[in-house]
Amino acid sequence: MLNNSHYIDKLRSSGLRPTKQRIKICEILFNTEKTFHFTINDLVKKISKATNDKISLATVYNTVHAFKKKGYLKEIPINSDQSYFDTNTSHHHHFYDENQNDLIDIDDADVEPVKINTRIPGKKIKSVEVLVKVEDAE
Amino acid sequence: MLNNSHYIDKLRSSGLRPTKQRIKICEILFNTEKTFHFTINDLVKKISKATNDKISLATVYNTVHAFKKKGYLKEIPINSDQSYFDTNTSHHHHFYDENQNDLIDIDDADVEPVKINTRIPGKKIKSVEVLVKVEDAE
DNA sequence: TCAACAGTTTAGAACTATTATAATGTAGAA
DNA sequence: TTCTACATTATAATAGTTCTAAACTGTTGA
Ligand SMILES: [Mn+2]
Ligand SMILES: [Mn+2]
Ligand SMILES: [Zn+2]
Ligand SMILES: [Zn+2]
Repeated sequence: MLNNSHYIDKLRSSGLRPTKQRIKICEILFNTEKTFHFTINDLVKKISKATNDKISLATVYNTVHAFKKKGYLKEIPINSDQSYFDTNTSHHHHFYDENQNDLIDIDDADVEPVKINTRIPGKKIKSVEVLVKVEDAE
Repeated sequence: MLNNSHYIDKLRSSGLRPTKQRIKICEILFNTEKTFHFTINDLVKKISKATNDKISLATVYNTVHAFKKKGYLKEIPINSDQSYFDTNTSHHHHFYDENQNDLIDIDDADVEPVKINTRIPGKKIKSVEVLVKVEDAE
């Protein structure tokens, strides 16, 4: 993943024009071993560290939403102050550290499959996600 | 629960003065067989249906926060557009209907206990909640 | 090759949920 | 009844997000 051509192909093949703003954001979000969680504000900071060319706030929002729509990002509901996004789009659960305001992935192997023994007629399950809130031990 | 004196006692015993606004909100939130979920906007509508005396928006927010702090309400994270509150303060899980934008309790008996086989050092678990997103079948 | 067009970026305005402010009102104690 | 801390209120302020409309750019196909 050292090369941008990968992102150019990825963007093009999903019907998104590979603009320099989108490629830069791809680099920041996906050029990394580990996946991570971020808010729009986090991403804006990362961008301004990574480049001298400004990307407007509107474009950051536009791009994150476009990537979410294409399935390259997930949105994680934790609180209603800000949206949290996740570069890990696989099915997984989270710890939320209420002291540090920090989201942490739980390896799917570390959670026994969640069994829901009831259904809603006419509805199908889209996702089952566990949120484990933690706080400093006394 | 036909009588306000119950709420007056409840409020007073938790250090909240039993004002007519708080008593009215108690009636709307707790004078019911079934628990339910609501947004601030839902509650404002319920209030204006239930009474001719206006309660200011600031008071609605203040009261909901005060009740949450005292443990009479829970906040449920689903999305970042609005806060959702729950009059069911017991440990339980939810369906979230993405078509109807509707939160539905899952009876705790219908969910196998969620086993998390990993911990975060120095942190203790505060809650473990499952959110099952559903959508219209097919 | 390049004109044309659809898609994209952008600054800034608008919007909306929520919180802060500060003046007025009120419950409860003495 | 008087006093005071607590509560309510209208309104302003804030902050995250979305909208707008003008400028810009990637892509297509003549
Ligand atoms: Mn919150
Ligand atoms: Mn949302
Ligand atoms: Zn994650
Ligand atoms: Zn509930």
